[in-house]
Amino acid sequence: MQSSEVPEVVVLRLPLYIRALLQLQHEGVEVVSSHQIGERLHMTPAQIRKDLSYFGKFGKQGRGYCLKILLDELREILGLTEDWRACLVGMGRLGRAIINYTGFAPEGFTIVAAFDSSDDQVGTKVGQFTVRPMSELSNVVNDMDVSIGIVAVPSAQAQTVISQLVDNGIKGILNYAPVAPYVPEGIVVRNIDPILSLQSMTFYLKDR
Amino acid sequence: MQSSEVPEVVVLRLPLYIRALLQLQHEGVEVVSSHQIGERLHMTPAQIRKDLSYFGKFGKQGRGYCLKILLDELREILGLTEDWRACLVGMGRLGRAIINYTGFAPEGFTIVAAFDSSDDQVGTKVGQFTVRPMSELSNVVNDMDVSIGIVAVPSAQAQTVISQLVDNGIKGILNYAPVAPYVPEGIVVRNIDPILSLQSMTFYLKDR
DNA sequence: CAACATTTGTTACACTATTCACAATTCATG
DNA sequence: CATGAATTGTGAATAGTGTAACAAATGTTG
Repeated sequence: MQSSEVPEVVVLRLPLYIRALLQLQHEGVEVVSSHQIGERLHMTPAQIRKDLSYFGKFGKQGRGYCLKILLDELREILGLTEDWRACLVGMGRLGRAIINYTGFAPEGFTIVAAFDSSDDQVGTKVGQFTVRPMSELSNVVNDMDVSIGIVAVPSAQAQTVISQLVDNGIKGILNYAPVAPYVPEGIVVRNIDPILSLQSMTFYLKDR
Repeated sequence: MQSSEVPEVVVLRLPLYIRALLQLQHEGVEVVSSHQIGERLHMTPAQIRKDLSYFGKFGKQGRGYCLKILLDELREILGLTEDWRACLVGMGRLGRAIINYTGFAPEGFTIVAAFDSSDDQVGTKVGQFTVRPMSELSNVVNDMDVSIGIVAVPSAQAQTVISQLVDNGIKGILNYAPVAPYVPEGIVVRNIDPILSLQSMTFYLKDR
């Protein structure tokens, strides 16, 4: 409904607001102002109010926002009240680190299957998972209602794997491979790429 | 010199251009057009030319760019001709995964020391590194000419660790902790945060 | 060597995003 | 209950980014 009107930059900031609110909640705050949130995130209060205004009116003039209500609204807006299932492709070092990462589950993201294209890996046990061959992708996506694919394969294979995921009905890709993947319209990609981050950082570090 | 005039969005894209050029070089291309680069990265040729124009004139009308020269220029602009030394703080699961990651070194980023604030960790061997106590930070940063700090501690400790790093002369932070750290003017932070990526992704996945 | 197809660098324009500023409202306080 | 301090939501102003368009230059081809 709103998806097409709300700027993507705004959507990208909403999770930050959730973070800040959780932090404040943890500190016992119940009513919060845009100024307080902005302080946590080093942003202007105006930007926060403007961002929120794309979705409705959640505050009270002269008072601020009821923290709990705002938090729930934001979660609702982002679709974080549902539970999201993901599959992981690529069981090398990185894939193993990801599958053992305990940070996804508490946020409502569950990895439900692990894949690898190499015969050496398929059938082995990694944690609670038995590594599956790519041929099982289609069945798993459908039977287990998986909507997110996490890609942790070498860059040479990344595009192929991503295309396979998309062909089998995956709607979102969390890509750890250092490539700019092509995906059809409507598929959402998020890249995790520390090398890019470092390479743009050095521009500001050099000559001092 | 240019730092203040060049928009940050432009700097953030330069590493992508390097990537695309490396790919094309690998395929034997020697002369490349903005159109070809744009194709790889799903960007308009105009944007690429505009971005490059902030730094100079690297192409030939009617012909394009000599790939090798453009690649070298971009590396020079970003400061990637130097070698960069980093220290890692936090030797939990994530820290161990990072220290074993083989992707940094080929790009000119070398981890030269590993730290942890817990006495249990200090002194243990992780790969080639002996985990150091935070008290050695100052000496290591100075003696080993470390300019980048990689932070892989729990979020509760992240701000403290980042402040320590900055106080000891670190100029850039690659932060894996899910927080929006405060740093003084002039310190560069890059956050790696898969949870944020997923939380903004679901906005576009819900209701379908 | 003339005509043509390419492609750059750049200027002008269109679009997007952020900040400002203020009326409207809320609540606390004397 | 009147005054004043705080804070929202928003329209207008400002700032920033991306795209289109084109002159100038290059190389190719008949």
